[in-house]
Amino acid sequence: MGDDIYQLHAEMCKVFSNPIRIKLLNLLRDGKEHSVSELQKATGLGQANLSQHLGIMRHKGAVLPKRKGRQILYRISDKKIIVAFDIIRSVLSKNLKSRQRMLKNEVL
Amino acid sequence: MGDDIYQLHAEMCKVFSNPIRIKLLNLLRDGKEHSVSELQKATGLGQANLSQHLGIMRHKGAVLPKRKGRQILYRISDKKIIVAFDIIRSVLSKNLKSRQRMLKNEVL
DNA sequence: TTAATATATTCGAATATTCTAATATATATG
DNA sequence: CATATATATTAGAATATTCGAATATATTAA
Repeated sequence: MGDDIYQLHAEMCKVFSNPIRIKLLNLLRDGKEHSVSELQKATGLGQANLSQHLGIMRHKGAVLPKRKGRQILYRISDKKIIVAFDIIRSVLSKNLKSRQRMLKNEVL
Repeated sequence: MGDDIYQLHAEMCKVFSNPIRIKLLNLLRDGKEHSVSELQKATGLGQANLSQHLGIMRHKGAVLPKRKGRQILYRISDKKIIVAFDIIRSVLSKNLKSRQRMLKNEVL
């Protein structure tokens, strides 16, 4: 079957399925370029681990690298990524609120 | 740190990070109710496996179940989920196209 | 109540993801 | 060229996800 597109779609979404990468996208959401060392300071991650997460996002095409001297600057490849990011966040927060309401009602 | 929100956001996105669940969301995208057995026919999945994937989506609040006799009907909990779904798909397809162009240019 | 049907849950093996430590590469500086 | 700096890659252990088989639960029909 033509299930390749489901696989590809899922692979792209894996970029968003890890809290460190969510945090990185949040740092990159201004659309500007940020160096790896800057991101390292902001996240407190180990060098290798940060580089691996950036690599995952880069391989999936979610971020774009650009060399500047010995630094590599990263930016988000497409602003739509942030739009989707924010929509999921809003679904999440709506869910959390309705769960809190349910909890309250069960206790009463 | 207030990193809980990154964890929650990532957990919600995990719903989208598996090709079977992407396929299921695609079947549910009409917003209507679909029984488990209907989804089973449409996907060809084993009963347990399908139920597990529906359980993952249900626990995260991405789909809502409703009993009707001995069937359980599922529907998407929030239309925004499909909006985000489609945005990611469009980012993906843009990426694929630009990669194909790059491949072509390297060969020439 | 017993049997049949529809769905969910549990268990354990197979596979995938993540992390840390070590090593490699590319650029700049003396 | 030799050294320092910034980033990337590799290897392997720890953890998480996925699947199929078996079992459990809820509803309906006989």
